[in-house]
Amino acid sequence: MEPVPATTGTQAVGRAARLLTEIVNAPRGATFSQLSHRAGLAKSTTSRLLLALEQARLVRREDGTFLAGDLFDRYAWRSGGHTGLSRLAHPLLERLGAATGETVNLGVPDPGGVEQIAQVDSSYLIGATNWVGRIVPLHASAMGKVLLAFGGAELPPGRLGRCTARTVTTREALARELEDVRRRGFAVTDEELEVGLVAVAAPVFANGGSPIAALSVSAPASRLSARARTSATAACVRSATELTSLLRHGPHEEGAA
Amino acid sequence: MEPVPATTGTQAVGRAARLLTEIVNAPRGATFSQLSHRAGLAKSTTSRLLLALEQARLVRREDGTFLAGDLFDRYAWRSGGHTGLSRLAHPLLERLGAATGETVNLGVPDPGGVEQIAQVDSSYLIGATNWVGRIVPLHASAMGKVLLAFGGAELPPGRLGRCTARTVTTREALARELEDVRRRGFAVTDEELEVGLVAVAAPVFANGGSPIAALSVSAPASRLSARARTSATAACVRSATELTSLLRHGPHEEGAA
DNA sequence: GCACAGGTTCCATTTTATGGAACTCCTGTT
DNA sequence: AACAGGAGTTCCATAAAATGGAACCTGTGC
Repeated sequence: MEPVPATTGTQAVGRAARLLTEIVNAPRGATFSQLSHRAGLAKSTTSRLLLALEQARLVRREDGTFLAGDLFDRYAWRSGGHTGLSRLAHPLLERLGAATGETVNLGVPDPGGVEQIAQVDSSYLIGATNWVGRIVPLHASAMGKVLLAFGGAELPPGRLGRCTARTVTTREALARELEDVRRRGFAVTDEELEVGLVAVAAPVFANGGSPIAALSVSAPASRLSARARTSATAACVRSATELTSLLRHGPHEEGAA
Repeated sequence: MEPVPATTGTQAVGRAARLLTEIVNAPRGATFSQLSHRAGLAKSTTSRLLLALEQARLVRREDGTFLAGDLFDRYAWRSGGHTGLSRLAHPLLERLGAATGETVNLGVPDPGGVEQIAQVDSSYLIGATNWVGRIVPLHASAMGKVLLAFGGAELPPGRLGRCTARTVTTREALARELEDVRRRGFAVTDEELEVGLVAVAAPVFANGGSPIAALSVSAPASRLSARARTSATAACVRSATELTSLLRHGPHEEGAA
């Protein structure tokens, strides 16, 4: 069936790739038995390979059917959707900006940090400059923490650079904080990235378990009272949730007419 | 480093997945040495695994750097981009429709056939009904042939169903025709799907070597003189090329201001 | 309560992946 | 022009990882 008997020494990988392809190409996923049968593999082998793919997040299992995993979603919303994502999110960011009056950013994971892909400026004179295109460190930004906490990014090995006196620079302290982030559903940085800058961020999911982007509201520390921070946080989380459901179910316009 | 030593019996798959993840997550690709180093694998192993991934089209090699393969693009433009793709393509389809006066369709591969995801209707009273959502057979449609020819779809095993007297129903004849399609860059169906219906189609590429979609112009045979068919074909190919470059380089609007 | 389909785990077997070294192909250097 | 060096591929004996059959779960329908 395969004209090329594949390079020798990679049988398992070839088989796994076959399964993966089958899964991704099936618009609504594939079941264990279909896969096992189509690939002509023993149940045990299929099971093992799928498990491996699942652990690698290349595949996601949703009550019995296998679907493309996080990695695909991330790629989708980064490449094809880069523009797509920011475009889709734009009205939402605007609304969040209007509601809080502060700077709103949307960022996606990038090895090295969080890349800012969209921004709505603060309505005050004092606010953030344009950050679109910039890459901010994972451990010192609210966005980065949120992505780390929910598995949307991985901390590269090496020292955690100090940005300000408050930057978290030990992996232990960071791990503890990420635990909190997971529990609360959002992250905060309080003058950890830049003196005088505070920010909150919440995760945006596409389909799978790990976020493809983060949404943040940032402001000068001087302007954010505890009260204002609370409301900005709530608004940010709400908007992120909205964006998530927008990505999941699509914009509710243009029917198939 | 890995808390879970992975399920036993899948070392190679795990390693390959690691490489793949590394590649996909790097926005501008990764080099052999980076990969080999980051994954901590011997050169030989890295080489073999990457070759396997490449053959599986999970990865694409472009002068020295490895990028996400076709499978990712297809997923991207199907899921996130489903709407994105048709939206992006819309003005182009309109233009093609206006230029030819005939029905224009955009379709993506689906196991089982080509799914129609967008349509611009003919300006004549006699024309195609709405096909959006329909799935047409690969071997009997111009779109299907184009996808098959360039590797954007794979013919499922089994008999090739006959739709009309002219349907190509042997794999040999089809293979010969696909050879032509590859050479010319477009495909034609002449009353092979439905009596009285002729269509031409051209491939749309995202990044890699195989198409993610096909663009077609179809019309009643009675209306398409040889001359009209030629010009419709040229227009279709031109539009498909345009769409390809749109996908590659993005819409040239909204700079990073 | 039983039988069965759909999956997972176990384990002895052997096929398949492994990595060091040798080799090839380029590119830049003196 | 010859050469050093980096980047990647191929070879091969070895060792280890993948394999599949059977046993074993687990939830469902009858």
